[in-house]
Amino acid sequence: MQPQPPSRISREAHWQERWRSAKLGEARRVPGRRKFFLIFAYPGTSGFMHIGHMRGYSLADALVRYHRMRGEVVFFPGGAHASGLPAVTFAARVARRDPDTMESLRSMHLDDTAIRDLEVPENAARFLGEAYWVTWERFGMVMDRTAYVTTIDPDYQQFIRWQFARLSRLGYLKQKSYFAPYCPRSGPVSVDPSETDISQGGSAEVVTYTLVPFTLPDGRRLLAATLRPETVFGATNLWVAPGETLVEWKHHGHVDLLSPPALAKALDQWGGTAGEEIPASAFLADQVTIPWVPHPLPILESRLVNPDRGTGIVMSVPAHAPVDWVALEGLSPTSRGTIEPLVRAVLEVEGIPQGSSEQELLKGSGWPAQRAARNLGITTLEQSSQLAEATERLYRAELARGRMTVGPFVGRPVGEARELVREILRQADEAAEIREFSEPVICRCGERVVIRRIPDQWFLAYGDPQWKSRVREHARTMQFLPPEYREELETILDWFEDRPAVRQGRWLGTPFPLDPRWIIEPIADSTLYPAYYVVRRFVAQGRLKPEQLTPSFFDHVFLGEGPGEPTVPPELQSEVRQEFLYWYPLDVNLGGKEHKRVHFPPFLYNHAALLPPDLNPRCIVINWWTTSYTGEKISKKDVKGGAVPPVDDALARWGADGIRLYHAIAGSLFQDVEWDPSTCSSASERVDEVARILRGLWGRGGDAVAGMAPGERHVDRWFSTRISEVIERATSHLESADFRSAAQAIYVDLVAILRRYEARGGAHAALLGRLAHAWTRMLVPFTPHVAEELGEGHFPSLVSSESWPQPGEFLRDPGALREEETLIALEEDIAALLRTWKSPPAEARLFVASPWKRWVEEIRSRAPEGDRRRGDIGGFMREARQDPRLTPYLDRVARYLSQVPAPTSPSRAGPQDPDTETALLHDALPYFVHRFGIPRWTVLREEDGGPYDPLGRRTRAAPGRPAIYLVPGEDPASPEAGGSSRPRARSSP
RNA sequence: GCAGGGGUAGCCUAGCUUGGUCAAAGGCGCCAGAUUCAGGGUCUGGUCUCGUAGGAGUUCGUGGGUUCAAAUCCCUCCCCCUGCACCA
Repeated sequence: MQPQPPSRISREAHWQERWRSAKLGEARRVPGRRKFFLIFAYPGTSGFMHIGHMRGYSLADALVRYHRMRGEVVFFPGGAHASGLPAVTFAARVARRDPDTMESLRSMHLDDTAIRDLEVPENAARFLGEAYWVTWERFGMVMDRTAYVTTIDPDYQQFIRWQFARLSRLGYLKQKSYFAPYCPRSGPVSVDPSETDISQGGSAEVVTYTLVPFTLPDGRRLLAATLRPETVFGATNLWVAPGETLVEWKHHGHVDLLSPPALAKALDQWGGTAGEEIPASAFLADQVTIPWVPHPLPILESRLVNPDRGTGIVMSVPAHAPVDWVALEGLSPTSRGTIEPLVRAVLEVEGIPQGSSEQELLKGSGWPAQRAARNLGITTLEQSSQLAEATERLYRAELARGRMTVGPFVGRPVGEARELVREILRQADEAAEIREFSEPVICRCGERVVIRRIPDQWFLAYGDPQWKSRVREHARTMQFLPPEYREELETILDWFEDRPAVRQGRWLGTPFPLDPRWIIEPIADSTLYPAYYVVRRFVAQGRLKPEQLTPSFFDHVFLGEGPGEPTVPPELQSEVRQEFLYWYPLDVNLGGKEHKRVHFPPFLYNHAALLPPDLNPRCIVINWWTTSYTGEKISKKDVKGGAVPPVDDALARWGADGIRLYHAIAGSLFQDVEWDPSTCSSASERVDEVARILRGLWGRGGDAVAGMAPGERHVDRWFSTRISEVIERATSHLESADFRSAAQAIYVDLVAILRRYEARGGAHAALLGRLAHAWTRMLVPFTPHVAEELGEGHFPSLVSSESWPQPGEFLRDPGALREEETLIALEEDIAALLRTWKSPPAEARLFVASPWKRWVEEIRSRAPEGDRRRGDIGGFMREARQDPRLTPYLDRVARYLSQVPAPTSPSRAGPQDPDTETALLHDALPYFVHRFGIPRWTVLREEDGGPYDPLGRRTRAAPGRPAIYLVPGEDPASPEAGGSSRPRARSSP
């Protein structure tokens, strides 16, 4: 095999260049024409792309290409989301010459100076954005380069300033306190798995403890920290660590006691001052009280208490906390004797399913915690992992199925009671909670990161009921793919709350217009941006300067408010306005499933808040991921580890077309697909195969455009009908973003149909030519390069700008379809028979059913579906007796009805009369000879075939389903001629 | 826990909204045949079990139910994946 002279990559690059020079991607407003405006959620600038990313992108391109061919005017812009930490992280990797990053950069032929540039986050972001664009183009995407923007471009930031000023004016920004990670030395930090700011603890979570105050006789309070404040009603005592020191925390008019590490947290989060340090043992003789518990509580020591966790003071609820129960059992008999009578359960769990793990956990008698500990075999505090498990499982069961049995919230579910208790505590004292990390978090500078309260944090008021209901109202008018997202969005909105809009620290983004010390948070600056793509084109053309994009400019352009910006010529300003009104509303926003909760809701909120309802988006399409075999989203690791090839290798091996088709065909868009190189290979081969077939079709005088003349063979009419159906199906699947089915129709079904047509001896040149013409065009959405290659010379210009085929371009004949179906069914029957034959038969005889059987089927087809299938023989016989035509056959009718089931649907009934059926079979005989290797075929009428049918098979004949008699090879027992009636039969050659 | 999705033949995946044409599409793998010196590629057929007559039996996570009829509708349980927030 010689390598193809120009490589796949260079052939594809050729067409990419042609599309560029033809400005195919450039949005051009055509008043009066329908438009299609699609964006995908632009990627964050975190690193290089791999083929997994291309799934959503290339399918977006397929959708856009389809709409372009439908004659719609298309706007398909793209950009890069440079805000936030990713570019900072990338730049940091460059700065420390991270080997993987360096390898990628070197493979792009960057010299040292260029690499040094990338140590600046802004440069890194722009560089990566450009790299994304190049990748998109290499995958055959045709987008509007003149609208390309990154979120750190000055003009984009002008737009964001306007957006936030406007939100503020509308009252959708508000200030309240917020708890954020903070390094005492370096300032605000971000705790996330990429560990950009921190050196340890990226996966730490924030744990919120409720502080339950227990009052000492002198009025000071011991603050117990708990995750389950609703169990306070069952508290029996407090625990402190042996030898622990407590320290006074003076705040809000209280003097409270907690451990020194807890004091630090308390001061960070709530302020106040530190007081005296006192050994915890000093309180062991005291008792504390709390209104919710009807008796005073003693203070005891236990090793279970860790002074670093919570407040270093624990409220003991032996009935519901396995740890407390075990600690109680380990007490001295005296202490135990005072505590045990105080133990009580405060909730009960109901409706435990049979055989569940909950039932297993709680079987037996005693307090719930006692049972959990016993069932897991726990006797001492040393069994810490079992204790943790018991605790987790019990807590989960009680939260899920528990109801309060004690206290003011009797009958309430545990979760509700918990919130109510918290709320009461908050009412009494603002500082009713304390937050800490689930594991230590260490800043890059080495300092331990704490949680600090920011009293004046700006929020986007997504919890605002009116705003939320506007979003809901609009969402009802939208289309969602998959449709389930509509319902999911409802529940997401239920808990969607105010969200921090800005933050401080070293990240990229737009300074907050109301207070430039803050930077707008990355999710917040990427919500209304499709609107900005429209304006960006004017900036890119040099017709608008960033500094002209003032709030009054945007007020005018987006909202038609006010005279606009004085430094912009009024004609230009109104042109921008018209352009905006032409493209808006957005038709499709396509994004990965990770955006369901993060991007799409704010996207809808901001549109709802800032634009009139008729300019709100119309459709959201969500694509799932390509995962690696581990089930994870493909990551750099997979590329590095060889599980997924780098983009260059992939393009060389499979071609952009092959990979695009793979993405379409490997699985539904709405499901994760495991990356599988062999499936990708087969997709790529499928592209080659279709190309080979189409070259052949074009070569056979494919440009002939003659219509179908009447009187063609029925296979021709069948073929034409099937092509028409494929076009129809592909079209409707593309409309509903069912790319898999569309691709299957175009690349699989059509091939199979053509194969059958050719096997059946079909060779209608004009029809094949028209197929070539239509099929080539249908290749554009998924495999645009090969479409162009095949269409070159056959279309006036680019195939990409041709129109999408119409089903009406191909004559349809349902009768021909039905007839061919009967042949296919017959083939299946014969194949089933042959499976049991050891040596091939010498001859096959086919018996076409007698006319009266067609009349019987008429009766059956009138019956309701259920009766027809079940075979209401008595009823059918009654009707048959009414039909004079059937009178001579009544005895055989009964046998037929019981022996031969009705066709499963009327459309399967086959040709309407025996002559047509006979002709049909004759037409297929050459094909059958070839297909089955049986040399001799005979078609007979049921009523004529007696002597030819020693086994009496012919009574099984039904309309559209000839009876079959196979003549054994060795024994030519067939009576050659000589029957009483001369059969109207003919042998095949 | 809450929310969403899912469990289909050796594997990956369609079908499930609108029950019957479903022993269940397509792909991969495997088997046989054709082409070929051979391999690869391509093409054809096969690939749950039994069966020399188009048939029968048993299948679509588990167990029930509805129905003349269930992969498809209802209920139960088991298991898996994802998200739960400032992280793009």
